[in-house]
Amino acid sequence: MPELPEIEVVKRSLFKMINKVKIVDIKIMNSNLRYKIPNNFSKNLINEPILRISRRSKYLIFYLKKKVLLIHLGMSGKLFLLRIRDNKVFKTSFYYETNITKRHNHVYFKLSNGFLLIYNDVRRFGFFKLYNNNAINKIPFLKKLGLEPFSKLFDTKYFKKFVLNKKKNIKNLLMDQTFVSGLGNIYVNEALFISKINPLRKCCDLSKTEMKNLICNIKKILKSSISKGGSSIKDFQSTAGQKGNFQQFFRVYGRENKNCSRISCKYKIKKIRISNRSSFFCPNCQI
DNA sequence: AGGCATGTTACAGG
DNA sequence: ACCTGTAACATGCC
Repeated sequence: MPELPEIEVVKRSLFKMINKVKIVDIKIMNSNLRYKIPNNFSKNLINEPILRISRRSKYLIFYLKKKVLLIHLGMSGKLFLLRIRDNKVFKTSFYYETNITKRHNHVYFKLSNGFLLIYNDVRRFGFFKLYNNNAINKIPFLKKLGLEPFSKLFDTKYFKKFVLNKKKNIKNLLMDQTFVSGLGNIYVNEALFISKINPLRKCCDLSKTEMKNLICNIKKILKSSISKGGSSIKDFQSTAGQKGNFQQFFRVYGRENKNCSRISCKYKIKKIRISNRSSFFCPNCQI
């Protein structure tokens, strides 16, 4: 589920609820996530107030008094809040899926404000890592990341320099987190569609205008998605018990054999595989 | 039953 | 060094 916009939305909704709150207890139901949660995990976190929550790429970072907690949600990780008093679930807005099941609740953080922060992850590709907060600049996961898409430095100059003598296609370039960090398969497909660029084009062959347009569209799409509460999901339910509104904002992702969403175009969306990931594009609009 | 799924990493081979 | 493809991780859905 989570690409940059979804993580950003989670960050914002969590921050509102748990800023300055202390972790009073932790219950680990299953420590076998992508990396095993170590035995001293709870001991290092209990009684620590959460001072700040930030996001870098698809990572969430909890700044505690002495420690830094790095969280990645993998493909299916979810964080949500449960008010203990009445068992009311507070979504981290964008995704309270209808099919959350208790057996995939792997970690419970009991908070000093009467909430439980619950980590649920069907596939267990997500992870938690704990660091001393003086070592934050040495976190390997973060060190190798490229620019944030919203960075002012993410411009045509940077683009040109990065792709010089590179032979990979533009789809794979955008998926490359050392180039720009936070895009995933869905938003890459969308950005290329909006920018009318064929995913197989060699990245160094893009004109300056195309680069500029693509960069601009990436920023736009991500911002628009954040403002909608994150959209890389299939279904969600807005309030407990109600059936989910089905929202699809995608112009091209998942639309194989459907009409191109540009009204003037009569072609059908094609699906191909690029580096083992599905890619959708319009053979007419995306050149 | 088999293929596919929003992410990342490791490895083999060109 | 760069690039691509494949597999792995675990589970559910069609």
